[in-house]
Amino acid sequence: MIKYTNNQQEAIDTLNQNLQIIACAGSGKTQVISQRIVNILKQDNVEPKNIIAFTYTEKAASELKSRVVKLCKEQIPGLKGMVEMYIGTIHSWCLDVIQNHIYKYQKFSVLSDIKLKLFIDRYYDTIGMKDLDMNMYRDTYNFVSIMTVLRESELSDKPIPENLQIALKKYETTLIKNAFFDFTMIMTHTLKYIKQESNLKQSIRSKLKYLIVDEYQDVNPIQEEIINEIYKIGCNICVVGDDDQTIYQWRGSDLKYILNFSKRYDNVKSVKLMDNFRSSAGVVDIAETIIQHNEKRLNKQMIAFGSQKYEKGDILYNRFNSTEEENDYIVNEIKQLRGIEFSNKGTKRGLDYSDMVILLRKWNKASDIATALKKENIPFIVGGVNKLFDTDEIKAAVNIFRYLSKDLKDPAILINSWKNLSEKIDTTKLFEAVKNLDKEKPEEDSFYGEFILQDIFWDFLQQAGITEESFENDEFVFYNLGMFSQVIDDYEIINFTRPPLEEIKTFLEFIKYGAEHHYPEGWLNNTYKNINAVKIMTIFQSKGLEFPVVFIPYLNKNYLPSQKFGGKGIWHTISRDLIIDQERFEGGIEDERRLFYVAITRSQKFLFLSGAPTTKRNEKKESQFVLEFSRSDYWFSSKDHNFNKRIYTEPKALENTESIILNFSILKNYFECSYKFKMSALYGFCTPLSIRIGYGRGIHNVLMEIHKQSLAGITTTTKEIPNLVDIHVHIPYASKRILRLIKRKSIEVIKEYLRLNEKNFDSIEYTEKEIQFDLNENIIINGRIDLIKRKKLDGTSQVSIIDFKSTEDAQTYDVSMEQLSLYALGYEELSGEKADILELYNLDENRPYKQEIIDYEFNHIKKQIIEASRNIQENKLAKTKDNKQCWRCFYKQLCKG
DNA sequence: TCGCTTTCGATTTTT
DNA sequence: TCGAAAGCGA
Repeated sequence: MIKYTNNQQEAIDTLNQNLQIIACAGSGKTQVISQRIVNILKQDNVEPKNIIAFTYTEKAASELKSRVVKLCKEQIPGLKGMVEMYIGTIHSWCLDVIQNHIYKYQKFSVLSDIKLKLFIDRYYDTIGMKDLDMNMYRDTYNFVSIMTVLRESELSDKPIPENLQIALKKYETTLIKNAFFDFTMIMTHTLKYIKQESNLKQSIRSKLKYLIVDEYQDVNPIQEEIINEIYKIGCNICVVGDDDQTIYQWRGSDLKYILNFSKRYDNVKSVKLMDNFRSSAGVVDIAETIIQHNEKRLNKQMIAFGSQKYEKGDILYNRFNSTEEENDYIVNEIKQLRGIEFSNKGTKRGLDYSDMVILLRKWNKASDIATALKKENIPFIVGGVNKLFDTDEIKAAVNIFRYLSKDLKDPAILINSWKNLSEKIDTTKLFEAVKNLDKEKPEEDSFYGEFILQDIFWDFLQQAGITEESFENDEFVFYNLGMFSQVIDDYEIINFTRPPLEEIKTFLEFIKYGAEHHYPEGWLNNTYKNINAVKIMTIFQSKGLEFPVVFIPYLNKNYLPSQKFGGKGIWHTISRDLIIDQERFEGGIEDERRLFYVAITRSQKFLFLSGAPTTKRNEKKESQFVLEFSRSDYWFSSKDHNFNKRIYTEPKALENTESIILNFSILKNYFECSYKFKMSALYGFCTPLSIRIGYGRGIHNVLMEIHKQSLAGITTTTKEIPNLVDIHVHIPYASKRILRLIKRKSIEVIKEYLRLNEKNFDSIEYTEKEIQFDLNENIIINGRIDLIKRKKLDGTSQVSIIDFKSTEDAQTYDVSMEQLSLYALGYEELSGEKADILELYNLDENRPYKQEIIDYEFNHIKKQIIEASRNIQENKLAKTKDNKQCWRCFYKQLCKG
């Protein structure tokens, strides 16, 4: 059992009063929140579903979730229904509740930023950009920022210019017409329904009792409004944050919410957690010395608890003559530090590569240090360097489409660009693939449905005989081709219905002007595997993390603190005085200082600060922060400091204790074929879109509404079905004729379903129910059951789990019943009861396709899951042999297993 | 140190 | 394209 400090205990025990926790870096904040949640659950009349916790990122959410699950298992054994406690981001909560309560939003999907950009450019004429006199392609990101700022900020009472109002209106209408949300709309639309009397509001009122908001310092006005509405409906509120760690002001984070929380909420108890359990006294002192230069902050002081001992030489600052010298120094220190004994929470081990991080203010510094590390064979991981389009394989892939568009006329160039990638590529086959391309060249009057970029890409690879094995000497090539498949998918989701000639032309333009700096190299997305390597990341990404060894290099003026940037910004188009607290978007020295503070406080013990004049004209002078931390006595300069006096032992990387969260669809994919899983989930190959896409999901959503209404006591009549189909069946790429056919078919299927099943509707227990269970091995499985029925049979009741399936749905997959019995485990976790029957219901034939009695002796399915997650983590994903599924698997084109 | 001209470089990122 | 930093002359 962990011992808590008095302040921590006070926070944990304050359950029924509103609570503000000011938690400094390393104060054990996550542990405190988790324990407080467990204590809430220990009370009578509180169930997991009464609790809602917001985090800033999905990653933080899964950390908090697994911590809570772990503590609950220890302290409240037998507790059921954990899945019904919401822990996640505000965005995904909003999306979840709006889709589950306002049924028309079921068909909506959320546009990622690159897809949003594509969408805006595609509808440039009607989406409002023209009204603001902004240029297609060039100003798109600024347009997005303007739309975001105007909807997520507090507006002043200055009238909004008419063209802006028109733009805003057009922008949202165009998105809604196409069943898309942007990230802001998820929140604004949900907020609308929370404010008015709706079944969404009722559900919050009857369900939620405790609201917890983590990283409260980074909340923006629209998010605060949502939080406040939930609170007003009748929730206890607890906010946790640190004003010194606000670093997202350029996204609208507003410090004032945490600074005056107790003025805006009633009966607030404020607790400060000032003990830092993470870092040595030296690190804490440097951080404190820096942050005290900020004026806008709460009066407080972080105290080193002494979990780490400061030793002379742990913290160094050196200034070099050139960046090369500086990088060489970092490389050398990494080598020296590897193997130094490091003790933490009672365990001792030798430091290894993964204990070290190099923190950057800007990405443009990453490639230099990466080169230096590569030279000395030090393993490292970088994210965020978007150089996909510089690679030869992607240039070759783009050539396919340049050739099709007649932009590239000479087939020899195309062939050579592929041939040069690997000796293993067969030239004869390449010729065939190119010959086939000639047949695909679009004509003036061809129909969009005949010309699908993704199909062309797959066909080319298949005909040229390209598989992973073609690049055995360079495994990254195939990863990058997978990433290119995603580029095509992003583009085509938005531009599928363009006429072929136009589609290929704008695709090439997208690659040239839009996509270039947007896609990382594919192998960086291989996230399941935990590699022992030095990490290179931005300070922003390091938020919430900790490392025994932290490097903060390049401490120059105009780098950290960063210079303000010129160029055309959003304030050229909209007036500054439209927005309250506009200045915070521009950022200043205090924001940069907070960033530096966050960077320093990532360190547990070793902290290496350095700088050197660079070749850039404005990065030659030392950062002002050097002067600021120089008041601390805990550092000195020494370029050749050696660690001879330290104890060296065997380097041992920290074991990854993070739970992995897998969902049913990922697992189903894996069980079908582990190589298919690798191709889709890790390499990122996307299957081609089709004209009929959306049918399965549409039917599914109609049924969901019918079932939900039935649960609420409302009967759906046959007459209402056409209307329901109109609302839910969204087939974005279908022509009018095909759409009519699909809708007619849908109505038929659903009428028949209703006729056959209506009499059993009173036995529905749940519909679209989230489930979850964990296997005690740091693996959490989650998913969603379509329908659960409970029938009374001669005094006993029988529970069936039903999964809907449509053979016409292109996205469908075949799984064995045994694997579906995963659902039964989830149901048991949810309700504490065992389910009896498992049913696959075929919607096209309108009959149960398979039914089985659930066998609870399935230890072996548990074993399969554990094995699966191990293999996924270790990247052991081989092609399966003699797989019955192969003949129908789309991926076999690039597999040939 | 001021004021003008020239030169340089153009974040950060989650949902 | 444009703002800020550096350079320069007084």
